[in-house]
Amino acid sequence: MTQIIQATDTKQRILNAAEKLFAQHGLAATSLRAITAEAGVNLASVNYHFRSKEELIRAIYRRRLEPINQRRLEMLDQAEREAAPKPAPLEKILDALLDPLLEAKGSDAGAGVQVLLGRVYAEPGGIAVQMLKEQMAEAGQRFGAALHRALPKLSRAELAWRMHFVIGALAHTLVAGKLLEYISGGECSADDTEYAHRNMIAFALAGLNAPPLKTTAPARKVKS
Amino acid sequence: MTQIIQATDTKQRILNAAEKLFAQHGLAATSLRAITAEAGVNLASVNYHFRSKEELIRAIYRRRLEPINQRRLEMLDQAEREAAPKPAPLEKILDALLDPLLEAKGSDAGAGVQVLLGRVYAEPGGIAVQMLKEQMAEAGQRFGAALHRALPKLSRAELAWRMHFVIGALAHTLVAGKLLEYISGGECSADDTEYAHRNMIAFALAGLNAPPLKTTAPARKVKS
DNA sequence: GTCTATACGATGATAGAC
DNA sequence: GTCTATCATCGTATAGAC
Repeated sequence: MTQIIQATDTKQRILNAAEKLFAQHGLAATSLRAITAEAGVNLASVNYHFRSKEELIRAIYRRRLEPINQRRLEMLDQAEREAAPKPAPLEKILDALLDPLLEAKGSDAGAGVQVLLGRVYAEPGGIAVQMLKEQMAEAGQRFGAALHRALPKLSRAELAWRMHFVIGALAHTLVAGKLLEYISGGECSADDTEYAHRNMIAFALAGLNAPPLKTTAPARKVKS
Repeated sequence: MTQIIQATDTKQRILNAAEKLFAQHGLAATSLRAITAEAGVNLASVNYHFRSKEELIRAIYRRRLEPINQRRLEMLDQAEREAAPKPAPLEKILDALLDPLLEAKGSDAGAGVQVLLGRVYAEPGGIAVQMLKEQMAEAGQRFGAALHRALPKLSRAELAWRMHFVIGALAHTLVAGKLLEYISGGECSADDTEYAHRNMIAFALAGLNAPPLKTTAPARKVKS
């Protein structure tokens, strides 16, 4: 009995210590020795419970990403149920897409997700991209379909681009909030979740609602 | 005379080899030994010409970022000159902000910038953020002022947020284009520069032009 | 001034005893 | 399951050749 408690305890202690140190100092700058020291466990236990540092990182954000995506789908479900048989309103869809991540920001969960996103950007063909795809597979499908119903005038290609931009704005806010503080001369903070949320919804709503592109063929010269 | 040619040659060979390998395998996965082997130079020459791997990375994107930001400011200057004494039109400002980076994508310069952006995301308080700030200091001021003139109804805070979102959409496109391909089911490619540009301008234009938020003070309860 | 050969401490990973 | 011991490889520093 006590063995099991000990075992899972060690695993959790490693996860918590690693998540904390990764968020503080970055991935490369955090050694397994620092993690195991912080967790009060042996160095080799990391390679026993996880296979490698790489897999440890995966485990960290799998733990954080799953409940976030679950919450997203719940909110989307509810929005579609309330609006049925009409399509869910755009703003509710955006709430479902953005809120769970924005709320996680600042918490331990947010730190874990931030590490993942950074990894996606830092290592082009890396495993982090593949991992994000796996985690986002179901959510991507569902949100794409919901947005297509809400914005039937947009082609699938244009809709995909706009979703991509919204996700980019979200990711950038989660991960590079410091740049916002700098741009605004210290006036704005990405930690102001309430204000961030309102600005982001307003921006994304307008961007998604923009009129479709005039020409699919690259005809120019059309001015006003 | 020939000495100088030799010297700069070694330095350039290191920069080119490093940029190529970093873009292919990421920062952490690329060793200095791999770089010097690729460049055909001695290991220690990296520490002679640059002080460290960190400084080498800085040099890589300093080489790429400076001409890009210079081009941005030139385009902004021209837009303001053409429109004077009226404020430069929003679309021209966006062109100046987005085009130089979008055009660089896919080229060697784009690869260098991608590495930098990834670094910003990957290491929270890291030096890459500081470096980006330095590089963006002048451009940030100039574009902020131009946008403020073009969108006088927005408060500085709201404008800062929206600039932040535009930059996020741009950064995400540059660096995580693979996710766009995935989202769209392979229909869209971030390498389609022309289409990317048009979609992005349309999205950003609408987002920036969105009506200002109703309340500046966090007064709640106001619904419709 | 440029470049090279070589060595040092720290890291991620692994094998085998307990 | 956990630990100690050990390994190859990493970034960096230095001493000296051209």
